[in-house]
Amino acid sequence: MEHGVADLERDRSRLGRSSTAERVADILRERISEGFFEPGQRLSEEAISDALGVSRNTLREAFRLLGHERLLDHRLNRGVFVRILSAEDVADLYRVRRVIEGAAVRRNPTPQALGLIKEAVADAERAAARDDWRAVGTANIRFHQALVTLNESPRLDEAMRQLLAELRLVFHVMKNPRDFHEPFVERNRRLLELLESGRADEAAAFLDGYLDDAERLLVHAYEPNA
Amino acid sequence: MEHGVADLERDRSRLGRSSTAERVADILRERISEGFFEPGQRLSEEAISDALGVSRNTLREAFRLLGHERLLDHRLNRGVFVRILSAEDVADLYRVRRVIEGAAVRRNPTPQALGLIKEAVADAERAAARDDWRAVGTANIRFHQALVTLNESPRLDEAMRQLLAELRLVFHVMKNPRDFHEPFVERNRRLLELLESGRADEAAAFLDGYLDDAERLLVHAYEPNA
DNA sequence: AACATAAGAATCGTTGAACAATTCGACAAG
DNA sequence: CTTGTCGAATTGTTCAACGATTCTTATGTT
Repeated sequence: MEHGVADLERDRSRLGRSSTAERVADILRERISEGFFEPGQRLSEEAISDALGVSRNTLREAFRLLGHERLLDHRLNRGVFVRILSAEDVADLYRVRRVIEGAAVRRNPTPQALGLIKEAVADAERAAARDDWRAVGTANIRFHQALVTLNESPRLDEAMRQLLAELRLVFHVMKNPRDFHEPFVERNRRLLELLESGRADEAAAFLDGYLDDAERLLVHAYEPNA
Repeated sequence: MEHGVADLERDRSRLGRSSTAERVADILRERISEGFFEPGQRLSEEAISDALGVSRNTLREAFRLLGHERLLDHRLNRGVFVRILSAEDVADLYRVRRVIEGAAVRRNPTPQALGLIKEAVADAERAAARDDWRAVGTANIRFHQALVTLNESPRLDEAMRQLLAELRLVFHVMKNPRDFHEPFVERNRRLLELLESGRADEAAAFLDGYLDDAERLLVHAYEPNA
């Protein structure tokens, strides 16, 4: 009666997290990242605190949290709005990705991280095979999140998590997710191979081209609408 | 009557910045980073809200902000504490520095960034000449902050700012700031020269050694106390 | 004496109401 | 068409209250 216990430790992080404000933040974060709240939309304190059955004070604490994650834009005396990313924001996000992911692929890959990456690649391929491009998208995010774990830095993992959440604000502009995700399924596989064979420099160069293309595709689909 | 207006836009950022909660956060952030509040110390909601003349709710909003910056540790139902960095935290912070600063020195330096770096180096040298090691410390921080601007990424600048604020939590354990800062005044100058002459790879290698030594020194002074 | 336990104090978490401050739109005046 | 003014709506902040949780201290048992 001891081997099942170790697994529980992974859930321990969920225990500490219980204040109402944090749970409210979780709900809102999810709603934002799934596009339920659209960028630019104002989130009324009264309406939402009412709908969720929490006080305005508690809701405001949640707003602060999300503001710090850059998902909400807090304008004094005017309220909070779902963040609208500018083209410069997207460019900056990709600049950061080049730095963080670039450093990751240059490191000696640990078996653990490679495992995560491999899983994500396989998931994306399976999802692509059944034409589920939404699932390809989430698998792709998992892929890049896994890449970053190569750095073995909790803070970089966290930074990447936030960065991807921010990027999700603009992913919704893609009307046709297939065009955006399809080319990268194969490239993920290729990048994985480069990592496995220890060709770090090639992997880094490959990743740079990868990110350039991804950014271009994203900005192209994004600019016209803004 | 149109050319004077454009210049005003730069000051627009100053307008949004003011809410009691944010100003309170500014005050507390400063107090923490100057060591007035010691790591591990509990910050009582009642005492502080009383002392600053703000309500508990407003203070709690400020606490959330600082918690997100990792300066405060928020434990449910127990209050907020000034963060205590573990040795692993320090190691992780330096891991992130290697990634962010390493990427910075590999880039083609802009004259603007070089100017900031040069200033910081000169300030450190002047302060060292007059034995003001506290000033050397702040100039050194400015040096590394300036390094990061080479990335030309607002988000990386912000990440660095937070990272350095976090590191300041442990800088205070240095009883003799001279031992810690003195060796790096010269190395800052050397790194600047490498950047100016465009020898990016050498600069990167030099920086790695630099950070290794700095981390070692810091951990050495830190570990025994913990 | 050591240790478990239970009552009590202190503090946090959250709420709801209240009022001041600010924004924004509409409408009037120049 | 710009500028001033009024008022409704919303946010910013405070305050008082109460339940929930943690910490402290006193109590009683082995």
